[in-house]
Amino acid sequence: MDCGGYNKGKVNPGQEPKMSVSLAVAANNPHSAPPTAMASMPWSSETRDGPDRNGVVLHFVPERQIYAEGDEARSFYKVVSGVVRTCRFLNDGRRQIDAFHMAGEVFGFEAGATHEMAAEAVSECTVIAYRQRGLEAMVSGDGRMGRWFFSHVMTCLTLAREHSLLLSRGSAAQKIAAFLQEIANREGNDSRIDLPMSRQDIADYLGLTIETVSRTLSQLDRDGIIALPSARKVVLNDRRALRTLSGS
Amino acid sequence: MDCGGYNKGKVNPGQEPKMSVSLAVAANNPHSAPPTAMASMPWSSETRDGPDRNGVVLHFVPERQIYAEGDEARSFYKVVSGVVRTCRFLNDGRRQIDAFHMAGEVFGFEAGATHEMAAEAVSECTVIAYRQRGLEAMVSGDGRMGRWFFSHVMTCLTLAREHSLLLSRGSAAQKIAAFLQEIANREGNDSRIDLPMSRQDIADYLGLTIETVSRTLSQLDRDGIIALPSARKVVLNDRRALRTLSGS
DNA sequence: CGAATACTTGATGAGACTCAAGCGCCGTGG
DNA sequence: CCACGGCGCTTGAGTCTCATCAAGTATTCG
Repeated sequence: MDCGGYNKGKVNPGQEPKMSVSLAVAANNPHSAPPTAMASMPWSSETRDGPDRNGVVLHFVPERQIYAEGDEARSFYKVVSGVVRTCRFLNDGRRQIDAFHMAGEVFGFEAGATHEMAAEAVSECTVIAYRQRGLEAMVSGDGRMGRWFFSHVMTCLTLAREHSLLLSRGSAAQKIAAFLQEIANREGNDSRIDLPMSRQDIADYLGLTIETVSRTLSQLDRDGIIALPSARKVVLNDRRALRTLSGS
Repeated sequence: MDCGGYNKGKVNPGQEPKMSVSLAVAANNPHSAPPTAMASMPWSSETRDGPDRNGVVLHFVPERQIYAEGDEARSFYKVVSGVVRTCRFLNDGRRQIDAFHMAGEVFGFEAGATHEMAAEAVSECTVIAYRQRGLEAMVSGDGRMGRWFFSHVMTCLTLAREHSLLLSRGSAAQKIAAFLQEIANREGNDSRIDLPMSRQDIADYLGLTIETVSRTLSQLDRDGIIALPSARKVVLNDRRALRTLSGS
């Protein structure tokens, strides 16, 4: 790959999706209940009444594209297990990852007719697809759904602004520190983190290069703030120091 | 100011607002009709039925705070004339400007009980304040309002993501080029731009320093891509070059 | 075991930040 | 009318962080 590994998501371009399809019977999957406050999608509290009905379960292998930027937005999705990334490709070849979506979270929800971003499987993962019914149906109708969608979008907005803040934050160390805490919160606030994504993914999420991500993690390790038992495992030894670094 | 000019927004901290208040009679102000596509807040098309009724007109002098981060979100606002910025202050003293709001645009709309950001007058400006009626009233009720609010929030989300992209974009020149085009679009797509905001504002919006903003503008001037008849006026001589720079 | 892939580490350079000084505009006051 | 000071903006010199280029190591999978 001569483009610096940025297009890892574009695997098997001409190939049909490798995914199995089955009708969902609204399995109230334990994974759908986010363990902590950070997984603050209001989904969990309304799962029984929400769009768990009539969904289609899909499986994706790592790096598999779920939909592309510009695709017709026929569905939105809920993550059952695994991790999904939503991202855009800039015309200079860079990739910008907008968000990582973990179990229980919803992505791919659009106001317009097409998806503004691409969605790709980060790890082996299972999602449920729901038919988009358009803005009309969202807002009017029951009112319950309307409230949920509205709340969902407002949460997305808050998260997007949080991400902006992260991107504008000065140093690589600050970004990495903030990122680690974000992941820790979303994984249940344990000090022992499993990173589901590659260094490249982290880099594209934080607006850094893969080398800087690696170096910064190594430095935090040397400083004793974190430990790296393996590449994809991180132990947060000194969360106070991390908080200070990231600017609380 | 020993904090590098970052807290310019916090003027007259202990002082009462210098603003005149009067009841709005839903003046269908010509300024409220955004001239181009970029001013894409769906307000304009529904102004007559939207919250122009029952608003309170407020005037603010430049740098005057309209509300602070964490203030109770009793109202949201529509800009009648002038420019407003919404921003956050980081605990390291930096300021992050989330957005500039021009005539006809709405800001300060929150799902929660408090404002997530502060709002400040960039220039002399007039806004109309509307009582927040809570999520319930937004969504249910007429349905017309619901659609509007929903659409509004989705637009905000798209803009926030666009801003993320801008922040993650590599070079200062790219950021400045993109910024100039954004302003041009919102001011009516003329090649002659009036910048309502200071260099510091631009810097805090783009995640740069005031010196880099100034230097980059000077460089674009020297390259003949823009002209700077005065500090707050910019002429876009070569919009094709600008587009190329910013990455289309 | 070998090859591919992911990650780490090193050396170097470009670009942005920092500190510092100078310029230009504008309002104030003599 | 001009002198002065304040403020916003510009410009310069030096430093430092991060991107780039280039190996080298570890891990996984056939």
